[in-house]
Amino acid sequence: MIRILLADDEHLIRGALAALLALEDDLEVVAQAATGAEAVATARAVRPDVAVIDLQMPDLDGVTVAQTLATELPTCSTMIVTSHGRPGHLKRALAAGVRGFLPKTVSADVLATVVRTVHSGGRYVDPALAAEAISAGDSPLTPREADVLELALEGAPIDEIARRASLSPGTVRNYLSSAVGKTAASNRHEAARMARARGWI
Amino acid sequence: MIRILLADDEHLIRGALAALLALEDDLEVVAQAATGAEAVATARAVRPDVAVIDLQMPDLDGVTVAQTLATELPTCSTMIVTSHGRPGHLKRALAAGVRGFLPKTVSADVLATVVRTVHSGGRYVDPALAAEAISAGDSPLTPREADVLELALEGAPIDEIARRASLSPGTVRNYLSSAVGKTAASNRHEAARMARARGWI
DNA sequence: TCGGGGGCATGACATCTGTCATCACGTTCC
DNA sequence: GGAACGTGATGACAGATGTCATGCCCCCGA
Repeated sequence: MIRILLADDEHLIRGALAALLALEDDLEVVAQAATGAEAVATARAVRPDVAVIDLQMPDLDGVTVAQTLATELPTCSTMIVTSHGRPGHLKRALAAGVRGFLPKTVSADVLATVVRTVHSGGRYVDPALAAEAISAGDSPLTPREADVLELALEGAPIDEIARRASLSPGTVRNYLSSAVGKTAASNRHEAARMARARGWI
Repeated sequence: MIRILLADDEHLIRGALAALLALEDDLEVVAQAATGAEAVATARAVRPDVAVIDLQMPDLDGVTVAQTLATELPTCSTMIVTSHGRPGHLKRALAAGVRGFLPKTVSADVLATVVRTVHSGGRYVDPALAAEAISAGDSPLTPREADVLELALEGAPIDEIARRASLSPGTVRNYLSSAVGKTAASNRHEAARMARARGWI
């Protein structure tokens, strides 16, 4: 019997997934959590075999949770399910020691299969997401460029970005100009959107 | 027995919801759809009592589907479930004749209850979403301003917006300037983000 | 029928942004 | 030691953008 921890902030989805997994004879949902922090705390208490974590949760990111679990509970395999599969998340997740990564568009069969796969030491990444991640390539942005571009995401004017980054406006413009060049965008706002879509920020 | 049509592009969620609803004695999921178009077509064929539609789907918006169903199948009550409950969606949905509107954070019990409520002619809107919608207020944007602002969402330069809207660049700037004033933003990008957050576009 | 409001456009002006050249400093690696 | 690179800054310039005034047309409600 594989003991599963299920974490998803959407009550409906969480309950539904639990109902679905309960249909499998060899799977058992032993605990549920609605937030990242709760997931970590619960995992410590129940020590599940597999943790199925939603990527987006109110407090802690799914990847952060995975990271914590990987160090604290090495016997527990973590897998991530997500609605919006951005390439950057996949990369971060794998780096955090996640063993399975799938979008919520897969069928219940696949989910159950992957649970078994990661429990037996295997890995599984959704082929479509893997292809996307590979085609997106590595980030050409320097750390500082990424920082500044991230601050530009909300559409703030350069002066505010400069204040928030504790840089001179001129320097901010330089970084942004460089980032715009690297993303082939026509302005920083578009560049920020593209960089985010590719998982670079 | 209440006959239900379930539409959600995420296979996992759809299957899970179906499993969950199947646990209720008086509910029966008679059809499922993965896209908006499919939902409409399927609804025509099976004529369900209640349609449970996800708001975001690849092709047709959940609200659009609801609109179609309301005119074509007046006996079928439509309700919408969604992950990201933006106020604007709720308003549009109610205008489209939707009878129930809830976020996926509710429990399965609530979902089943609401299905019964809308089937018996009632209405149900998640209290939290309703409060948000009221506090967001009505959109101060003219239809044209909203159009242009929507095109500005992706960060495109004004010339491209003008081309896509078949307007002169000067006119686009006027609309955007007006919209920026109404949203108290410092530029069109921020204005677009704010308008979206408030459900105005 | 008249006024007001929205849609659409133009022109003028000030400011913001994007781009480029150039400099200085520190780290890393050969 | 020097090359390569990232970080941080300044100044100059062109083009994009935001703002405002003004005008025209059309439709709707008083």
